[in-house]
Amino acid sequence: MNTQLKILDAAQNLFAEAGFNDTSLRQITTKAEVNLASVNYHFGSKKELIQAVLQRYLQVLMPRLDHEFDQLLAKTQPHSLPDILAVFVKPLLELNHVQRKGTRTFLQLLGRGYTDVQGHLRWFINHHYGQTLDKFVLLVQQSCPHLPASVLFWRLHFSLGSIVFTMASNDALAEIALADFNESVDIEGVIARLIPYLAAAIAAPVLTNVMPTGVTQTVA
Amino acid sequence: MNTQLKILDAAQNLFAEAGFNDTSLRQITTKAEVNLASVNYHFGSKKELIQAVLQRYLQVLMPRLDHEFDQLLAKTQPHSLPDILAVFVKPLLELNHVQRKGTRTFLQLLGRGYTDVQGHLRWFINHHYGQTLDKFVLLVQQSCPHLPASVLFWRLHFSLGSIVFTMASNDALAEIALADFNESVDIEGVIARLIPYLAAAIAAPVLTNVMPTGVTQTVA
DNA sequence: ACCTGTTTGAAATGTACGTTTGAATCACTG
DNA sequence: CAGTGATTCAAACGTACATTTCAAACAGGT
Repeated sequence: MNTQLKILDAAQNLFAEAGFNDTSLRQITTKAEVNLASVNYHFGSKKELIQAVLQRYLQVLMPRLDHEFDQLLAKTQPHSLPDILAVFVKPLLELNHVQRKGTRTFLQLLGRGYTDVQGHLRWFINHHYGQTLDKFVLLVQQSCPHLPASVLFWRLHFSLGSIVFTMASNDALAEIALADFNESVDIEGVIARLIPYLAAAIAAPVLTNVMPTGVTQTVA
Repeated sequence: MNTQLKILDAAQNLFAEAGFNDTSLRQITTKAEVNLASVNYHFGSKKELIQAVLQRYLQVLMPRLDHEFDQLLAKTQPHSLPDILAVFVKPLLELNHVQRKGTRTFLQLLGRGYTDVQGHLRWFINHHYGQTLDKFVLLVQQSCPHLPASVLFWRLHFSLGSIVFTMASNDALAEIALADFNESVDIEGVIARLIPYLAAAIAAPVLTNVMPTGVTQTVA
């Protein structure tokens, strides 16, 4: 079997479980049963290995998302927020065809990427797939014309937080859910639970006075 | 000035900015202008220093939250979700009296703690302050009797994700908001934006069919 | 001023990391 | 089958880390 693939497969799983910084090249090459030096030989550095791991998923996912957004933009608008969010489901779940447990792994990696190395992944995705993300934002804007752009900005990032945090700690949460409610929830279950939550959250009315009395409010 | 305090102050700021794993004792002791060995002398280990940093805030915050929850539980119920969530605001902002920029620092630390070292902080808080959290969950349950306990569980964790992720990347987000919308948002501004978002999200109706056709849904 | 326990200091220890090196091995072509 | 470029391998390198050590400095009480 190809050394590069062995490394990528071992790396993605370890990265997803423990994060990028807490996974050493020695752990990766041991699990992959390849020589330590082969990472630097094939990928150049650990940083580039991380990028390669993420790119393997992003280059499949993002074009499909782009296509879905285009289809939605071609139809008469506005679309409902749950409909727009549901667009993510199929491309995400198709990652399971790319790799076993691909959806779960990718979302965990996304969570790690956004929290482990501050700002790096955000910049990377924005730089490479900014146009696709813009289409999504446009759809949401058309769906929620009552929301100022800045409110939408914050709410979309709150939503990103729900997603990546949930995915980063997905295993722990699934364990608790199993223990406390005897309920086994897989990645599709989590997504199905997220969508109505996020749809309601993003479209929430903008309250003007949520702060308790005595607290000066400084929102522009 | 007290060495312990110098260490705690330097550590909390570096931890909040870069995370626990990416902050070395050498950085901390250099910034605190104390000897490297003093961390182990005063706190025993880096792990215990992390706990001490978090405890300094938690031991102030949690009893106050507990008291607020008791007051709400003593009144006639149910309370509205924004009211329940607003209970967090005053105790959180009072952390600014404990330390300069205390609220911001604490919330960033919370974000780091939940994402950096998987599961550790969750266990710690549950173990030490589980009773207080139970009171909060009870209030939310009474406010949303239509929501099954397991749905509430997931939604509260989604919410936790929004909060800690936002706080962990608060600086980056604030920068973008300033650049894109010429809008400077401080920690109070973020909280004010979070509350209506979370209130709507947690209370969202439970949709039964959000998944696209062809996707088998496995929610219990 | 002297003892005593506490705190600080500079230096060293041992471990783990990412990366580099150069020889050995492989895979393929002429 | 000789030769050549790609790949693998064991070993080493340099760096950074948390932690330990032990002597020096300090503080307060008698």
